[in-house]
Amino acid sequence: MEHSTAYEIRMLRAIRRIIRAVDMHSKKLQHAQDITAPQLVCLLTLLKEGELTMKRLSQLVDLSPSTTVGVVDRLEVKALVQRTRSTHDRRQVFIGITEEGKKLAQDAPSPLQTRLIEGFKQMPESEQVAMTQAVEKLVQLMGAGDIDASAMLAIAPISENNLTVKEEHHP
Amino acid sequence: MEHSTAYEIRMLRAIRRIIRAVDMHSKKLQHAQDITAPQLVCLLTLLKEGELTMKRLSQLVDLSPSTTVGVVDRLEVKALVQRTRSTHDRRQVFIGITEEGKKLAQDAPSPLQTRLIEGFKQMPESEQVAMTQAVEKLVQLMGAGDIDASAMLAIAPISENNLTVKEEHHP
DNA sequence: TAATAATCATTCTTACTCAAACTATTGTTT
DNA sequence: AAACAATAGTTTGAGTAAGAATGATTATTA
Repeated sequence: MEHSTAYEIRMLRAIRRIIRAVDMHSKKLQHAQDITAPQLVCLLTLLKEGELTMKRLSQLVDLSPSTTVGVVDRLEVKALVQRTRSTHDRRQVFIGITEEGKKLAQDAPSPLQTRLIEGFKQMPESEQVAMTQAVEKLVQLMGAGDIDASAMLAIAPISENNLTVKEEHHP
Repeated sequence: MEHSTAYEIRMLRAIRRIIRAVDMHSKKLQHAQDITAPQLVCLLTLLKEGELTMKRLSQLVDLSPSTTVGVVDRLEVKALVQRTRSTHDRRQVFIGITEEGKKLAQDAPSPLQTRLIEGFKQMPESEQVAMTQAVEKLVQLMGAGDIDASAMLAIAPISENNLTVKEEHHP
């Protein structure tokens, strides 16, 4: 730590606060709607994509398989999703959203905080871009997985001080 | 979700990945050094600030008191910190770092990933500034800056109605 | 002074998170 | 076909996280 720059420390603190804010929002969601953010993200993914295997779902929501099992368990208890064992490959299990799940998913609040969304929309688009890129660059620096290439292509450079995103590796 | 902008979705995904990367790095730390990121952050705070009460520590590390108790418990079991009940106010407990704790804290790796730090240092300072500011702005938008002011956002469903940005709020 | 309120640390409960170990099934090699 | 490896899902263990409830103590008020 003794060689840390001031920016590193600020960054660390900022990240902690983001994590905490996300968690607290999830808890609030749970209280108000009886569903947590990870559960909602899974549900919305199933709504959009249809039936999925456990592995595929866990990839799409950026959670490990073991974590996803627990989330799906809780959704299943609430009858928002259902599991069906595949007949072709009996190792696989398809997870599908139920009618009740669809209903909930359709008028559920966003897993992102309303306040963030509001604030985000009020920013000029150039700032939205810059901010998104900054956070995505952070993800890249952390080695937290590859951002969709398509998403990166969609953005054109905006100003001279926008963040240069190096094309690192990428299979 | 159907009215979310592309940037919102990317932001959500980026945040999830950051959280996951931080967690995975913490697990890696635990495996290699027998200490986790939250534990290390607490330890470093105690090294820097000296004896602290539970409440003060939890504020400094951005964790709730109940969470901090558990972290301190684990540090105490490893004899890296010690608790002393205050004599003036017997409700308070002072948490101090031990010699062993100091030793570990001094040559422990950063709670932030090396890869992130390296990458960060290689960026021109203008980019470091821009990135830090962007992330801090995100924190601000989330309302994660003033956690004490329990004026956390109310949860509103996302639908046509409230996605149209009305001018109504503010500070 | 006695009752009440506020504060601090803690415990309890629920949920999330991962890696590692485990079970069942399918695929490949010999 | 038997042995082996690979894959899919799950269970287990440890840690993180917050809120609600609790116990002890201090401060305030009637």
